Amino acid sequence: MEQRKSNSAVLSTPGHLVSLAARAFARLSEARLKPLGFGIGYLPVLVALEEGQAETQRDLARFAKIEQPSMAQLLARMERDGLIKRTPDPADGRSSRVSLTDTARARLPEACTALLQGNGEALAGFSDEEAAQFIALLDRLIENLARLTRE
Amino acid sequence: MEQRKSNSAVLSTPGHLVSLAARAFARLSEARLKPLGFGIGYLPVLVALEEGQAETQRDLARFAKIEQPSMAQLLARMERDGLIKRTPDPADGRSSRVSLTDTARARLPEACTALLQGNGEALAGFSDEEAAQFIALLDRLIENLARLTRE
DNA sequence: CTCTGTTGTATAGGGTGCTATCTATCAGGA
DNA sequence: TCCTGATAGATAGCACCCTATACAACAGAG
Repeated sequence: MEQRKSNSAVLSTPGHLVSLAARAFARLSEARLKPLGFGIGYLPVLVALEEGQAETQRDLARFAKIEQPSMAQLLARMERDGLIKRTPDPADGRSSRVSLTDTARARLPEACTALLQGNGEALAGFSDEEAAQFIALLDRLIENLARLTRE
Repeated sequence: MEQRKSNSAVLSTPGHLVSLAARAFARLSEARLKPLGFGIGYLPVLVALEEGQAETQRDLARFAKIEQPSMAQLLARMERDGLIKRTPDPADGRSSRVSLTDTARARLPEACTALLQGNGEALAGFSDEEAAQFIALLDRLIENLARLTRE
């Protein structure tokens, strides 16, 4: 009886709930971005490039908080979709500079708007305070998890 | 200037933060479950079977809130890993009954303990109230997202 | 009993992420 | 200059999730 309780309890943990929320969010966002030809994973890259926060694959990976091989694949998809281009770095034969195409730059604002709107709908019924606290708690959770990973 | 702000804002939304948290949680949980030979996706299936909440692939998919093809793949991995077995349903030639192996049953409690402990560490610094509110907000978010998906 | 619509699974193909490993280039010291 | 360790990317292989589609078994109408 007691064991039974502890088994099913794992499905009510923040870990599992966060995973459910992330999948649901991804589905919603993906549906809204599809008409623009963007995938949900593209956004951190688009933002980083648009704002000049990163230019190499390595820096983009750091910015987006994903591993380098994941970024390599992501950039391959984005290049295939005509959203970025790469130019060899004259100073370092191993590296290329990544930049946005005009198409990507043109569609980015609309994509951001769509995502912000989706977030607004997902937070329906949340007061401003609740939304703010939710974000604050998420930030603390992420920080804890980052610390646990470093150990 | 204003556009610049709205572009980077998408990376501070609940949607993106929840995704970061989910990935970090998954990494942590996966590391802790690996010694037991479990993947993070296995848990809902293990729990459902242990508690008799589902027995067919379709019901397992519903319980775990994933699509049927995802469940088919998941069950294939679990079968490969010796955690479940399938027996044809005598009453319905399309379907099989899924059940846990003794190995799976024996290791499940330890897996749950590991996950609960990981959750505890991830919530370090959270008061009981904060943890409870976080879960409550997550539940509401998930409910909103489910509603949006149905539409 | 046959025909048709429904339902349970399987398969194909893709997105997003990971670890492990390889290669090529770079940079600095012997 | 030459070796060596560090670094940038590429590649292989896997987990986990998705949509779209195909197929076979079922169930009910006629």
